Amino acid sequence: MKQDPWLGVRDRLRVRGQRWTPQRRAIIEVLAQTEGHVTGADLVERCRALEPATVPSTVYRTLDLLEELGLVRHGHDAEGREEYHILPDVEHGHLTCSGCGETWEIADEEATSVATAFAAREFEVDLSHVTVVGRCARCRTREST
Amino acid sequence: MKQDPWLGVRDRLRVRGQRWTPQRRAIIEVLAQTEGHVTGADLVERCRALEPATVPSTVYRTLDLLEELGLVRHGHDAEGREEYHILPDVEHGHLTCSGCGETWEIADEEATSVATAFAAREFEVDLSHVTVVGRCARCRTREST
DNA sequence: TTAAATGCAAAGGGTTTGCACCGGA
DNA sequence: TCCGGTGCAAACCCTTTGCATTTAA
Repeated sequence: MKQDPWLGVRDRLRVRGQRWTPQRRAIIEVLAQTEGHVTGADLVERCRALEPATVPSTVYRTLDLLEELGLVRHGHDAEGREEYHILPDVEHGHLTCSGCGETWEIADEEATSVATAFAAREFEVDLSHVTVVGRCARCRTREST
Repeated sequence: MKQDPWLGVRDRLRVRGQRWTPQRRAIIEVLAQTEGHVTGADLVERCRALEPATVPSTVYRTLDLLEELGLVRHGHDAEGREEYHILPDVEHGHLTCSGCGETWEIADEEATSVATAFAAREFEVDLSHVTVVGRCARCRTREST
């Protein structure tokens, strides 16, 4: 069992001379109950559900801040939107099916294979930033019928 | 030596009841002398260099058309822009260094490794759509100095 | 008190769309 | 002629920015 990484945020901010505001609390609350990843736009929407007054700029600015703190990391999804990966201690990429649009996390062994593929040219893959598009088993079956 | 895939375009369009216009000719000319990939915005710019009157909507509409014809295929680059891969018969993905921004094509063997990584779950990777971000050898060396 | 954070509104990229006009076939 | 294509301008989506105002510390 691992310590909740969101717990220390308040103090980590204070140390940096930064503030703990209601808005940041709300955004972090939403992030804490989200696992895996969210796009910026998604997060804005979810925050608005919780607190209708939420404004995009604050959300994005907070995400930048959290990225500095190492709590999220961003990449881009298959559609090109900002995609924030939560809890980088379990960094992972994604698989997106172009047929049904579903997404899955890339497993550790899979990630290792990907990283290994480019080891020869000494390229270090940023696993949290990888999004692989293709067709999932289900869609392939449906198509070949 | 392989037949130039752009040669038949005019006829393929005619067959579909579609037209061969100066604009399409220009766009194809630019594509023919580009290898690998271009983002939509890049292509617009290059076309404008050749023919200043080029307008984005026509370029994008033509790209859609060429994608239907199977002559290009689009994915998204590391920044989330539309990225068109030319000549799908040599489909490939890309490697982008987050340090220097340079990009390279993913080689066949590398692509195979990536595809293989997800074979177990019967996910068929769309190689032309893959963009892997990380740090290149040069940047890594520089950083560790 | 006072710098940091917010809200708002506007700008910004890249891409898409509606529509009247143009021009290949 | 006639339908497909074009140009233009406006719309769009998501994200970022400037600035006056609020607020945590």
